[in-house]
Amino acid sequence: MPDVKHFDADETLAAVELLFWRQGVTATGIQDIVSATRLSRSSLYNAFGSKEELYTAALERYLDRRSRPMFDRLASDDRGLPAIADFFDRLIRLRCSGRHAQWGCLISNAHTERPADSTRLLLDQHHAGLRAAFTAALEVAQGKGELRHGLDQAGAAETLTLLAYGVNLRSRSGARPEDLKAGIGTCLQALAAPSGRRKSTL
Amino acid sequence: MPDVKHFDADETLAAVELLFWRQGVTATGIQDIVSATRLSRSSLYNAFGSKEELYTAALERYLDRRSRPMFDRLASDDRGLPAIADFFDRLIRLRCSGRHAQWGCLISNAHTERPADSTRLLLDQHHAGLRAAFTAALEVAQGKGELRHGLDQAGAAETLTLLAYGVNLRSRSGARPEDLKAGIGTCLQALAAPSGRRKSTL
DNA sequence: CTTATCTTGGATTGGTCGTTCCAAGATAAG
DNA sequence: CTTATCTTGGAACGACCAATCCAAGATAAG
Repeated sequence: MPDVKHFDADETLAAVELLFWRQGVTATGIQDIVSATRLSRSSLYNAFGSKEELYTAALERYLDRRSRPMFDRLASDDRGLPAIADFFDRLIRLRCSGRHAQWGCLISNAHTERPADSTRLLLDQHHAGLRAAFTAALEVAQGKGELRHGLDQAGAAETLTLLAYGVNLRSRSGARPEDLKAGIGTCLQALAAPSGRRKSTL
Repeated sequence: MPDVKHFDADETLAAVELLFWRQGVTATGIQDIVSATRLSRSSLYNAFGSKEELYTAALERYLDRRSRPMFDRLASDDRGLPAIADFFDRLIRLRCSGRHAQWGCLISNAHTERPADSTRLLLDQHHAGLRAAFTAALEVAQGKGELRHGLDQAGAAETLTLLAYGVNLRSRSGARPEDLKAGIGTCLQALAAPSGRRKSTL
């Protein structure tokens, strides 16, 4: 008896995700969403509830479809330090060029836009996921003897995580990718064992 | 002939600065400002122009009265690496406890809230100022032989700057100060010369 | 005191916000 | 085809937005 939905919910959510990512929550009105998705307000509210729910849904989608794949790739990359360097290379390229240049990271942006809300869980999930991926990569690097003697791995994972957030933040305001790369590169060199016979190209 | 102002402009700006800092620009309405300053809309617009000008004025005030003193203290601290460690200690304490706990940094927050606007100059000034302070401190540390052999100082300054932004961002969402301290401490240890005879307490 | 000029408070502007409501259209089981 | 139930579009809601306007109050030079 009932009618079926006349649109693809995930396709809609993808469009909404882009809006929130680029413009932020508060700067994005329902009218913007209506225009971008070509849906009516009724369908929107019927399918997703309130704007706040729409926002958290977009955050979840971003975490699942954008962040998590990056984390997984890093965590399962068995190259050690080069894997970490590669992660940052991709990150910086993603943040400074292409379709999403200077958009920052939707989750990082949420830190500023939605403090102490229901989004906190998502933000902590993001942080924990990224940190875990770094931890895994550092573990591999440790096994290969690439790390500086006596390095605190947990601390190093936190360091790299903070650096990633720094990249996300600064890139949104048009930081030069060379500067970001220099900052990352120097830190990775510092974490690495004194370059005896290893290649200096991290 | 003319009448004089019946209120202290800087005192007003200080109150506005706090509002924007805690709540963000978009979440702060003119009504909030009227209530907090106990001024009328007329006086406000007459003295500062638009909300946007009020915001940039608040940013400038923050940069002058909050950020710059921290930068100057760091730049003129001749202790080397301990000066840098002390800077981060103060920063983390400021961000995680006291009256402004979990407010983040007004300038860092502006990265997310106002992209590609007239604020860009302010944001770049902030970045340059912080980076210059780190550079000065690293120079001293270098002179004392505290730094790892062959360390790129410019790169290290950028690293530390990115870390500071990471602290600012994560602290706004309630990051644990111990985690932040661990991340910073490990990085500073990595930048330091292999601890031969030096104290391990950075 | 007069008077020109500024400041101040409060009402008000047009616009946009997120959300709700309702009638019309679409759907598929019976 | 009938009919119950969903979806859809568009109008409408009150609340709030930034900003303006104007009359009343304050000020200080002449």
